[in-house]
Amino acid sequence: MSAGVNLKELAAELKLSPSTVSRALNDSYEISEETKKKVVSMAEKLNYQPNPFARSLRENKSKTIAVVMPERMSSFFAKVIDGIEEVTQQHGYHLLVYSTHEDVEREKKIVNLLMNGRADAIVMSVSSQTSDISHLTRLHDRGFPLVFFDRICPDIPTTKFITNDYESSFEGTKHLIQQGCRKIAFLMLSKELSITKERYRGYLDALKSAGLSPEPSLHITCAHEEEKNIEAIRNMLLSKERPDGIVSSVEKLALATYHAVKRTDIKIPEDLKIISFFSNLSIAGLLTPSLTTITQPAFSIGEECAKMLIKKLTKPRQPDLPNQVISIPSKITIRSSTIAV
Amino acid sequence: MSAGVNLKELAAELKLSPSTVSRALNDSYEISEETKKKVVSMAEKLNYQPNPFARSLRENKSKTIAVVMPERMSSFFAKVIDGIEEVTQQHGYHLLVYSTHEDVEREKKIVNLLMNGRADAIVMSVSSQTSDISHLTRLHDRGFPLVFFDRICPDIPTTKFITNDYESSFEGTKHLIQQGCRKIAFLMLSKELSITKERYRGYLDALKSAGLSPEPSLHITCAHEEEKNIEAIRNMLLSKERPDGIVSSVEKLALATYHAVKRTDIKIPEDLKIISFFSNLSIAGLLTPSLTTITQPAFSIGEECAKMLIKKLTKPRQPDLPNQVISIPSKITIRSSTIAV
DNA sequence: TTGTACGCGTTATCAG
DNA sequence: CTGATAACGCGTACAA
Repeated sequence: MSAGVNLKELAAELKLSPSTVSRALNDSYEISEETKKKVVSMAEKLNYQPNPFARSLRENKSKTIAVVMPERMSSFFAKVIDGIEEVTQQHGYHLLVYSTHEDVEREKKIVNLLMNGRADAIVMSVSSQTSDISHLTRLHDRGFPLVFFDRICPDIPTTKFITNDYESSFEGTKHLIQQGCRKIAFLMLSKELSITKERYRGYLDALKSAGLSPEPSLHITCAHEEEKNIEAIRNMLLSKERPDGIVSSVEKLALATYHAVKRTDIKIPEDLKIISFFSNLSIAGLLTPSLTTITQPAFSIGEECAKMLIKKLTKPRQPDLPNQVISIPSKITIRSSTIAV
Repeated sequence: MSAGVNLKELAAELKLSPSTVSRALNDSYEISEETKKKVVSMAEKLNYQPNPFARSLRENKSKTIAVVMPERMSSFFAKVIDGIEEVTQQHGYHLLVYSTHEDVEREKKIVNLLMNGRADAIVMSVSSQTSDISHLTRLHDRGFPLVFFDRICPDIPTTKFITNDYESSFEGTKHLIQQGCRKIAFLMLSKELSITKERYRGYLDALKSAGLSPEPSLHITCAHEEEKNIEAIRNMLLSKERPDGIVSSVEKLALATYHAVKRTDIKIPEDLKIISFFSNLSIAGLLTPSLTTITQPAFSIGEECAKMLIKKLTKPRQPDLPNQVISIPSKITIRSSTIAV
């Protein structure tokens, strides 16, 4: 099909044995400089490319890392992958990328497929449906290198990368309160998710420390279709208990809120202030009014995941990935959507 | 590390030879139903997973497709990949994904790495810098299955998937003219790109058929940093030759235009109308005013690319990918940014 | 119906 | 310094 020559043919051309050629190409100390030169130049001339599968079979590693995440159409995940790729590419690693589309069954299938060694490690952010984590436990129990980011599994003892969810949610909520909000809604993906729990906790604690009490009807969980989310938010905005502030724990629901507001007479920030965890800064600035964001360090999170794995995979006798949560802080950028008027 | 048992161990457990087990698992006609049952159930019990590299080495195929594209932070490319994955996953194929970041050098490196057989085929959209296409020619000349989408290489005789660039650009420009525009600007990525050329041609022909003449100072090429694009567009908007309409041949520059307009007193659509090739419909509706779009069928494009390749890869003696351009039409959605007032 | 032997392309071990 | 040989795990032609 595609390839040029293989090792044996290259060796024949050079009138050397395959093993000598292999060593020369791998820059072994036991080969003379002279033959190394000859071998390398002939390899280039004949465009020799080592067969990755033969090598993987022999060495029992694939030089490949798998990324499993809930969706692609999100600037957060896109940036994380960019960060991962930036690091892995420098080390000659390849990236298999999978989207679960927020579906646990798909997530399980993908994870099970990856257990056969096709990838040397997995970087993962779980689906919003994931509550049974047996597929992930099994993976980890077998010693498969696994790191989580953003939507983590606290119960699996490995390294996880997150942003300071609790604190930034607390600060974001506090900011709304300082701007005069008294009835603050909270928008979330599923309640199962680690990020939801932490961000919710931050929100609740901020309310509490201001003497405000949470109102259950103002806590909205994400549905599958965008349209349903928009309508749910709109209904909330028009209800008796209507909020004067919103904390959105996820990008998608902030956009849904803007859509919902468009369908009412409500004005941001006059009648309603909103802050959201968000990664697409260009869009945040273009929304009308521009959106106050809790900006997650997506690219850095990706880089850190990759660095951690590369260290584990390239150093010979590396210990297991430590059971720790590494937090990279978000930054709140105040724009028009929360300005008191 | 990770795996369970291998074929030999599984065979030993069953007191059968590896070949029998192999055949049983591959549902060979020469194995009795009875032993098949036994083998399969034991395989499940011991969680047998065939080693993908041994198999790839043996069969000389990887069950992997590579996707090479210019950037990840674009709803267009994200949707295309979703479409590709939808099809490939059903056929048990895996996806290696690479971003060139619009850098030819990176593109070359990636393509060269892929020549060693790590992937069975490549789906590709070239970088805006790509003018020397020798790396791609070489790939194709070796018989490597390759399809292009969106940003194609016309000179490489293989299958390409695009949208009806010329026609939709023509129609989009015509729409602006009908709404009263007389001085229409054209925003593009690099002039080298296939999509630029086609969309530009459609734009020019629409002007011509309305008796309008193009104004070179209104043709803007994309720079690398977003900020530069914004400033370039702003300067144009404030110049003597200022346009009353804009055709943006790419999503990114439509957003830059909105940013630029924010920095002036210009009003859309009163003083300036804008239409853009665009894929993120949710965002298009949220911009103020909402953006009239030429909506590219990104997901379908991805699906079609994948179907074409799967057919080529799975049918035994499939002919080469035909040298043809397959066009899937875009749809113009008129929103506020082009409403005459 | 099942088992034996070989090869896919590498790299590592052991001789020379 | 270099060459012969075995092994990674699988699938298949050939034998029984």
